[in-house]
Amino acid sequence: MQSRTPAARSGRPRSTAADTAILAATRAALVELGWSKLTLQDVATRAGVAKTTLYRRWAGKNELVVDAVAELFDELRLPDLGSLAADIEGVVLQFAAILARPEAKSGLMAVVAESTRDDALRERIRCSIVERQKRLVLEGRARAQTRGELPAEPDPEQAARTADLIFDVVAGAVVHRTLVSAEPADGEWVRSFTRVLLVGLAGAEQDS
Amino acid sequence: MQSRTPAARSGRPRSTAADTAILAATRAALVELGWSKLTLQDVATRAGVAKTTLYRRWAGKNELVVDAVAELFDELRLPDLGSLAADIEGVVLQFAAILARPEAKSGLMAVVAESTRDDALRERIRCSIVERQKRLVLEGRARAQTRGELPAEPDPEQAARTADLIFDVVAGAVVHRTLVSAEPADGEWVRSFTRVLLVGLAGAEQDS
DNA sequence: GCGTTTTCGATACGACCCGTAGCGTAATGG
DNA sequence: CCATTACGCTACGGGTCGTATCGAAAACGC
Repeated sequence: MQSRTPAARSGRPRSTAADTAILAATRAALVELGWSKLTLQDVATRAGVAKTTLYRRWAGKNELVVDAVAELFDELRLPDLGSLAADIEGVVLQFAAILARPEAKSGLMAVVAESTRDDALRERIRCSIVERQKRLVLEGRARAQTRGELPAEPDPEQAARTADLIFDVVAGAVVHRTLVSAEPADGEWVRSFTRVLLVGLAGAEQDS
Repeated sequence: MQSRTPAARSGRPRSTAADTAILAATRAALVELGWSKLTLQDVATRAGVAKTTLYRRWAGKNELVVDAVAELFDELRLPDLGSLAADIEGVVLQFAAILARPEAKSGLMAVVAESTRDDALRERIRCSIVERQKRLVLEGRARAQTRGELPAEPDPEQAARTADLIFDVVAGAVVHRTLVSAEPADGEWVRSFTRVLLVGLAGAEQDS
């Protein structure tokens, strides 16, 4: 019952170099071709592997692109700039910079669209992309509470709800600005947005 | 030079019944099959028309789905519930109800994803879907100003920027909540969101 | 009525991609 | 050395795409 690392079997191990080459080739293909014209045959040729190698590791185009795009969000860090406002602006600017890249634009929205009819895909996106972003919200709030910028929340359930709300507002606004309005989420926009968000949160907490 | 209604030519006119049947069939196919498995042949069969008739009116799957989804947003109205907060809550709830429908979920995000590499498609989405939503923001602000709930903005450029910001925040948050977090934007969520938004706007306006 | 013009339905077609199967070879562990 | 697994390569049936072609149908001007 050694369920952990079931790759402890014998035989030829899978090439980790192929994995990274395939994911990099997927992002390159997303940049040049976009989601709809991306074919697995093309990705395999770019990565220098056979098409069958792709199907051995991913169920299809959806799962492959999720993993390829997820790596883009690995570089997301919560900066420590001294104040909650500056921290939020910093992380939002990072998020906007990633979303401005063409491989993220064409890939992310497409797999989200597919996930509306594929629960397993939605769960994959949630674990490898969304949850990683959401943790930044929790970290930022914890840091602001130690700084004394935010009061400690007594009700954990209410705290979770507001964290979800903040996350949807922040991520949704940046995505909508970048992809739908098709205008850059630059420093000026981020400053205006952060101000509205912080004032709203501070004011909405006290009443009710 | 009768550029208006160039359909003043002779010959057999296009069947308007076919148009409505095709768009309805597209939405039905979106519900049953989703975006990726939707084929134009299937839509044509459902609508009782030939596939060539589809290609005579739409360039492809993208444009067809944009038009089919755009009709869903025609029912969007700005209610007059007496206060700015209630009006916002009302229109956000309508918006959330449309986004909760499966044909909107699978169709809208997919065409937005495609629009990242197709400027003409993005413009089509902007005109037939986005601009119609954005007008509600402007109407709501104008009504709130006549009520005295919001001050008249002296700088028109600044007013346009804040309107864009509000629109991205509202639409983005609802879309993210519905499609990414996959949780309903119900009355409780809308109330919390509206409170944060209104407090943030009122507070952020006075300073700077 | 009659010819012109345009649309419509039906069918067929080449091109492309999908996902899988088969096979021989290569690389590990026991 | 042998079992086991991964890999590259090729080939295949099935499906969709977008277009072309044809005859029939429906409107218009005369």
